[in-house]
Amino acid sequence: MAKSNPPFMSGVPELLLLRLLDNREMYGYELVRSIKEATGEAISLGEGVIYPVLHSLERTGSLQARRKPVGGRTRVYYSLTKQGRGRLRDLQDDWRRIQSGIETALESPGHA
Amino acid sequence: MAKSNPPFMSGVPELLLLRLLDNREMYGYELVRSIKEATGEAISLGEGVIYPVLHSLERTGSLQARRKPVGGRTRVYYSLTKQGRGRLRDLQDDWRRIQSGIETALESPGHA
DNA sequence: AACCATACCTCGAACTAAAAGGTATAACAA
DNA sequence: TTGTTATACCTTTTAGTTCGAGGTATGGTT
Repeated sequence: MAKSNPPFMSGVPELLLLRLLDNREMYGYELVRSIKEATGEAISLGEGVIYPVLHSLERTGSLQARRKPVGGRTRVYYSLTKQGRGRLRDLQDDWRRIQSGIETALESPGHA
Repeated sequence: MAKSNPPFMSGVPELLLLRLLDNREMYGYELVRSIKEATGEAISLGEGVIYPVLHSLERTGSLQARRKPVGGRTRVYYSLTKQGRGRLRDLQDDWRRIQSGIETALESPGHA
């Protein structure tokens, strides 16, 4: 019972998070809105997606968390580790590969 | 308990199938190899993905099936219906939207 | 006091894709 | 003739992701 590979396009939420955090550290609630904004409303990922991914990225060493109290509330700021930057490059490459694969398929012979 | 929307990038296998069938009618086994080829090996979808999607597209009226005996075996050829061509346009638009959304996010301020 | 926005989090249901298995014919090689 | 490989269809099982709704808590606004 060989372990099944992840679905071929499942790295996108992870990619978007890492890309945003490559600019500056941010906290979860902020990232939820930033993704929507940065993609021009094209993609909207809820908290139920973001938080688990952040935790998983922290567990696997791509992100580093820092709790920071701000006006009575506590925010958890995330920043990229060195490993995280490598992971970002990998995911970016994966994305370009499949993106251009699809592009090729869509453009072939008979386009409208 | 409202029904959950489909995942934000789930239309791709369907899109690729419809796009290939917009050129000419093809059968399932052929489509499996064609997708791999047309995407420059970037995407490889197995029969366990292709056949169910074909059946679903036929059920919902986007595809039309025609059984055709060829050299002792029987092939099921699929072709686009008018509705299928509309569906193809919609999925293409969806794809462009999210593709350029991601593009935008990846390009923003500090690219390498 | 009621309400909304912020800010964190988790869980269950729904859905998708991956992999493997199942049937059957034809063609080729040992 | 037996075995293997390729064609061609299909389903089922399993694994993984995403969605949506929920739950807690603080602070500001009406």
